[in-house]
Amino acid sequence: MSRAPVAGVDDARKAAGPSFPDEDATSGASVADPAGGTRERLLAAAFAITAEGGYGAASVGAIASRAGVAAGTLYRHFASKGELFVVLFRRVCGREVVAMRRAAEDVASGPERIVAVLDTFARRALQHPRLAWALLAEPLDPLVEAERLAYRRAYRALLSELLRSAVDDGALPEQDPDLTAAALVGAVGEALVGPLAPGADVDATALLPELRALVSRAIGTAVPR
Amino acid sequence: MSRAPVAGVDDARKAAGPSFPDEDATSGASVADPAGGTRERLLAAAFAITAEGGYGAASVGAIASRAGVAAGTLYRHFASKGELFVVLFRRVCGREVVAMRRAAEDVASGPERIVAVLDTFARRALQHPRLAWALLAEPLDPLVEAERLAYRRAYRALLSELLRSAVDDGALPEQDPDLTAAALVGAVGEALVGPLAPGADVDATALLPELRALVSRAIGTAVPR
Amino acid sequence: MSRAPVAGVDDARKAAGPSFPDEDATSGASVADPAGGTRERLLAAAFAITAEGGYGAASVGAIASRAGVAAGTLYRHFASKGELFVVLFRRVCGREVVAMRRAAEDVASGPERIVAVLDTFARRALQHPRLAWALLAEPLDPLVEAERLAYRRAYRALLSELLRSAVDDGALPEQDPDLTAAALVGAVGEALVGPLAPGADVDATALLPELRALVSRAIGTAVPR
Amino acid sequence: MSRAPVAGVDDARKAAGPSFPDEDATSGASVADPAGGTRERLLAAAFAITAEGGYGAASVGAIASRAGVAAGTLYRHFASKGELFVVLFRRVCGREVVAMRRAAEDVASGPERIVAVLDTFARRALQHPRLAWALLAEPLDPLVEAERLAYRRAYRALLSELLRSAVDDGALPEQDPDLTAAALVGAVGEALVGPLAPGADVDATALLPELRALVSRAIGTAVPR
DNA sequence: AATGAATGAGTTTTCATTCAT
DNA sequence: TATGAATGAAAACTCATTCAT
Repeated sequence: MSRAPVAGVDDARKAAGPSFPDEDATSGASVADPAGGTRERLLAAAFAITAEGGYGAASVGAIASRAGVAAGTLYRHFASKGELFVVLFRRVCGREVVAMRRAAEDVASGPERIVAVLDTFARRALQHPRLAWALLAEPLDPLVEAERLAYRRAYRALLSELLRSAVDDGALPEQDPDLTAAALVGAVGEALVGPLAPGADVDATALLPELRALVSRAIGTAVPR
Repeated sequence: MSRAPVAGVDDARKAAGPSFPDEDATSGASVADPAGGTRERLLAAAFAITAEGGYGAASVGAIASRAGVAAGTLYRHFASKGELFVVLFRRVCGREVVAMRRAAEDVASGPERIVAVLDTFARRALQHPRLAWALLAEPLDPLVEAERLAYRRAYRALLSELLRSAVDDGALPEQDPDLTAAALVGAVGEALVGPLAPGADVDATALLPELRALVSRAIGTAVPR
Repeated sequence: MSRAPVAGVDDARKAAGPSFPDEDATSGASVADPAGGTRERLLAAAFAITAEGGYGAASVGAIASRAGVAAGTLYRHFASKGELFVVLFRRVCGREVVAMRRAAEDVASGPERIVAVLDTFARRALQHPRLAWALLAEPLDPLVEAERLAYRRAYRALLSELLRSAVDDGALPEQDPDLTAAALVGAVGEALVGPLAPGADVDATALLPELRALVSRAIGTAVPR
Repeated sequence: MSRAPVAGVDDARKAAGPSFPDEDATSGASVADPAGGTRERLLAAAFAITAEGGYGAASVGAIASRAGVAAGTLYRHFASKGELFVVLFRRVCGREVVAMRRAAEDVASGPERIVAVLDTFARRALQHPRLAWALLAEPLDPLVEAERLAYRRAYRALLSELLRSAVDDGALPEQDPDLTAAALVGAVGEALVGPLAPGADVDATALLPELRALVSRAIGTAVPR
């Protein structure tokens, strides 16, 4: 029983792998860290392998080979495998939180804000289901686990804050905002990542409106009958 | 980079470990597979270790040693480590589904049935949080992953069926029962045993009423205002 | 620049290597640890390689290969490479101390006792010069270093005690017994097995009487003129 | 199993490190090799790191970084890491021999000369204990090992010559000067910088008079009684 | 049916050395 | 002369699986 399914790593797209989401023109690629530099290629390779096969598939050898360098080269750019993933996590999760926060700002009222935030979370998770799973749930290096916890807390804090103010405004019924926030993250993750993980034969995008409605109900938006 | 904390496996209760939940007299132990037989002891050992330290702690050596046999003996009873966990998963998850189904039968009306089912799910998960996490989320052998998928489908099917009939009765608003079912399992799992769940210092049982209210709202039970 | 000279390990005597010194009939080989058992073969291989090329040549791979087993097998018998060397050190050094103590018992008066003890030390070191060097000086795993320190202390304590009582009896002039003891171990080691020692071409045994005379003078045995 | 503690190499004095002992105006720095040249800075860096953390801490990267150049630059000035240490050894040991020879010249009679020489050896070793250990005992590259041997021979030759003439003058009893010389170097080294030497907490300088007395006795200077 | 020693491919990490710029 | 990123072979250690007894 092989612990990690490494199959399909080497024969997969050797060239690039999925490019980073949101790697737009305004990205922070500095001169010291050019977009095509080895460090970036290592991060991109780790991202691609994790997105395809999860953390378990992302051995140092696989990452380096995908990046087109020798294994030892990774250690010129990161102190350890864990450090690489901390950087990767921070970057990817940071982008998620920013996107969610932006979604909140685009909407006026309280309850709809929460729906918009979770809708954003869901849409983005759907784009990289295996990665979303790795970010949300897969057990990792302790070093990375700490980073994950920080970002889950950020997710929850964002939602929790929005929920609390909506409750204070009387727009939502009394509830424990932390619990609701955690549950909603879990609900969206399960609803999307779960069914998608094995066979992506379902068009999960069609589920988004349904999911919005569910979130609406769960937070207690007044629903007529 | 250590994959998983294996602490406390060998020095823990050598004799028994936590007995299987619901290991009642009407168990399916056949004559060929007596309750005290080696095969059962292996399953019980794997269960106990997983419940304590997760899948990562459940090495063949640890399981065999806890069962009081040699490592090689495991292969007399299971084709591989993965096979053992398939059997274990099937058994444990089957019990969960049965318990949830029973909970449904004890309640008359539609919406409350769903709440009762998820309440049962939540209560049982709280009794073995590490195990619940392993069953729900921890990445496993591909062999076992398939089994897990089957049981996620079973959870979802049970809830989905109840949701559908309540919707048909007009007791709940129109919705995609599969989506709601999956989301609710995710919500409860995340809120109780996920990384966002409160630590061991908080009494998670206190969250159950809040969680029931959340479920009520999410399925669309008429909410006052 | 290769850190460790591994050359000549594999092509050397594959069969046995130098048998343990003093592996006599009354050895403590237990039933659980038969003389031909893998554990003993690993210890013998480690001994042989260290005696030939020092600790630096004694990689896990080289030891296992010399013992005729796979590298992983070493870890069935020792928790780590360091543990193996702790066992080896304890065994080898223990024998040295015993031999020196016996030599002391065979002689009556104080000053001659010290000469006899160091003579024994010297004779035995000459039998395995490279090993003696490894035991006395070569930097090691911290685990093993502690063990070495313990035995150097034992050497010194034995000598120091003999010196002190001889000084108290008035047989030797006033001196710091600890300093003299350490210096004598260093003197004998250097003269016989250190980098200043004559090469293999010279018969070092011929030096023993000279060395005895030197020790005699150093401790202050009355020497006429 | 970590071979050597490398702690505190990078954060230590980046600028200079301990300047070479005896780096006096009459140094042999040629025009082709100016004192502030890269080659000299590399030697100084290697010296400083070895004096602080031993040979094990002196990686090519650490040396180059301390010298303020890139790792590759080392290979412009030395064929290999080993070559650098050969040069370093030759220089440092040469200085030691010179210092010992000078000490001999300052004293008239035979026996006292030997005591003075070893006293010098001991004093200088105490000033850089870690370096002394590296020079005297630590296992090195075979290339460097040969150099060390040469200088240990030089130590011995110097002492041996003095011993021989004192014996010929009748100032000391008959003995094998080479053996005595080697043994004395070993005795002083062990007593001061070996594993049996007192830790840094003890003032080893206090041992010098005792050590002089021991050396006196060992060479056979007329002893009272 | 059971043993448990042995396997061997796998993991992460280090570091002297090279070479295109 | 100098750079410093890249190399690649080495290290110690893990663990699911096999097989002679």
